[in-house]
Amino acid sequence: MTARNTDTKEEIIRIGKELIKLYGYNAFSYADISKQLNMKNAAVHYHFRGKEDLLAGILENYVQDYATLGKQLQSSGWSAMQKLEKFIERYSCLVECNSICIIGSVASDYNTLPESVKEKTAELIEMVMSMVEKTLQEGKRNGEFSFTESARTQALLIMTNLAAGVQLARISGKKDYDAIKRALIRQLKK
Amino acid sequence: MTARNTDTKEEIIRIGKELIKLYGYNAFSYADISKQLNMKNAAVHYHFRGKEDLLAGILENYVQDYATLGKQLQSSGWSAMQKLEKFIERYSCLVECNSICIIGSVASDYNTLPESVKEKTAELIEMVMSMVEKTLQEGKRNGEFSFTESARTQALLIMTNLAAGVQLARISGKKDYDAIKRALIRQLKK
DNA sequence: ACTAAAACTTACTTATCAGTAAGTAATCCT
DNA sequence: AGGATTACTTACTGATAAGTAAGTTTTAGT
Repeated sequence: MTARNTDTKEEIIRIGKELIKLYGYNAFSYADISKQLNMKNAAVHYHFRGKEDLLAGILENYVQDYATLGKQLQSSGWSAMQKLEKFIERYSCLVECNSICIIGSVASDYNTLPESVKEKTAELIEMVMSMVEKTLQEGKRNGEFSFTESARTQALLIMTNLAAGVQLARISGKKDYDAIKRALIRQLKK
Repeated sequence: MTARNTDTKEEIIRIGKELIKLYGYNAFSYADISKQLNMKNAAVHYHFRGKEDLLAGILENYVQDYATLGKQLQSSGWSAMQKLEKFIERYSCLVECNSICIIGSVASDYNTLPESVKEKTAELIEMVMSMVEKTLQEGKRNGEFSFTESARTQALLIMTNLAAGVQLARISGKKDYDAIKRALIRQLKK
């Protein structure tokens, strides 16, 4: 009847990613997704048997996404600061569209998540963490960055600043996030 | 019939606080609370007309709680570091019982919260923020702390480290939280 | 052109949610 | 002692959730 969309599955993931960052895992339904696609909720079940399969798909998509970013940074020739700024930019975009970091979102709902996806969550975090850690290490080696903690700990500090920064920005506004962002960069340069 | 409990309302808030820190606002029900009290869900509705009234009550309880802590710190004669450690201790306890900070919890669900409680959320944050800010200011004045950012910004950095730190700890473990905590204190002393 | 698989819709089920109205039992006030 | 208030229970309602079975249309391969 109407035109068929051959990549409905990808669209579902795209919408699911949006919803989970806007409202969280427990606050969106298959109906929310199917409505946006002008379909029935059973259509979503066709592509993802259950909600946990969808979440697994979304997390896997993020893993792929960060793998791509990682390769992109590696072959970019950019300075460590430019790489880090590319990473931070992602969080600034989240603030712009009233969303929060996927990691913060799943972490908040973690105790209600099905066991099957908990490991994938840890995998995603480790991936992001090691990306930041490597960039910090590189920046320290070539004199761009200066910090006294281990690269791992410094990465933790930055990650938590950003993750909670976007959460806070929802409530107390963009200004607080911007202050965090500026302080973060300033301290690394010092 | 059975013994009547005169402070059911406080018990409801106590259980509500636990549930919201464990699972989030959208992932607990009146039934979860009433079961723990061996009552019917209508009993909870008797004390709190709707879920948003309960959330307002919970947030108000936190405001009172932090007001008490504030006064306690003010009249304690403690050093700024001791005051800050008292504050940090609260977050360490959260990690211990697999919970997250109330602020992070409501921030994650913020876009799904009823309008009536959004302002109370902002009020709670401002209260906690100014408490930390004052303690930092005091510590800087008397030479206990050393930091280059404004006290407000430094408070933001610490708050976000802690809030996201407890979230992260759920997934990647207590070790990461401890590293954050140690780094935080070390940097202030430097 | 025929067939099989893919991509759906229709129509439903079961469970759980927040919320409510009416009734009951205990307690307090006078 | 009597009446009102407090603190519930009983017994619902309507909405929405995830999920499913069976049927239908579309597309792709041969």
